[in-house]
Amino acid sequence: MLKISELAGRIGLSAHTIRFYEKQGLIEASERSESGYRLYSAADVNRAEFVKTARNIGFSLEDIAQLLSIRLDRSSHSCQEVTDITRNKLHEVNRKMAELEAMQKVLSRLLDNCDGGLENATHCSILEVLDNGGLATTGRVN
Amino acid sequence: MLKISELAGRIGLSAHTIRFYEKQGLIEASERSESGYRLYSAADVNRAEFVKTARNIGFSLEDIAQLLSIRLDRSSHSCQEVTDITRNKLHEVNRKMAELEAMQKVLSRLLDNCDGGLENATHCSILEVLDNGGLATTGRVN
DNA sequence: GTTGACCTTAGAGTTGTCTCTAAGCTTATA
DNA sequence: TATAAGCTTAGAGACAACTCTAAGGTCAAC
Repeated sequence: MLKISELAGRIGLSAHTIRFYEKQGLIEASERSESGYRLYSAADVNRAEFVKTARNIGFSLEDIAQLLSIRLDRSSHSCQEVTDITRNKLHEVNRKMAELEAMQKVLSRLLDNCDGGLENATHCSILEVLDNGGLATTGRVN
Repeated sequence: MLKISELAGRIGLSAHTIRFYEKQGLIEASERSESGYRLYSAADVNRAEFVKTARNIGFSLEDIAQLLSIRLDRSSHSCQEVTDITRNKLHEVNRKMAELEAMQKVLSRLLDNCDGGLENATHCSILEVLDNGGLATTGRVN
């Protein structure tokens, strides 16, 4: 049985975070010592590692809670429930990527059109674009 | 002179948000009516539109505060200050994109390896990957 | 003159994921 | 036996960018 900081070191989370995950219902210590210290069994460690892995992949704590409840009783859940969670996450990631890509394009074009020199910003093309409501057909200005 | 909800309608923000931006020092009403209502001049509207445009592009409120202070006195700031802010933002976007791309790859591979059928999750390959610490050389399992 | 839409303020709540603090008990080491 | 490291709890704080509430004043229309 591991104490909390041993578990923390093992899986690469802080003891604080583990207590926080416990409060969120993700991780549990199956025993307590006489003095009240959390004691983690091998199964607890596996569960915590599952959480860490899922977190690394990018699942939210809420997703992970769902995955854990499926994991806890695999036979009464379908494989589809797991793929649904995964697919939703993928869609979310795709959506965010599209947003970021749009930002990337605009920022790159702003930089392309501005030389960024040390002269003063009186004619800075980026400020002009911002003043004019966004990118249209702005030529090189400064 | 526009009242707050007129400005709000004009630029597509809520009156709440405009008051919030004011508290953050981004937007100001250059006058008040006798009864204390905010009144926005054409210059105020331009400034608010600048904020909205920058926000749409993805700049943080803090970035925008900097851009505004440059805009307010262009001649004592260099064009480079503007491109620095823009470049930093672009780097941040690139970093986040890379993170999301990694997540995207993992999630896609998880889905590729799992048929997601209605049978129970006893042998769900996604759960297995999560149990085994992540993607390694997992073959098709379920 | 009353209804209803709009305005004011200060301040609290939301979301997600931690991160830290205070005050006090326990355990290991020298 | 003294000290330091580690553990406990409840609860506050951090971050970004809103979002909403309460309690009340103002204004235009019918």
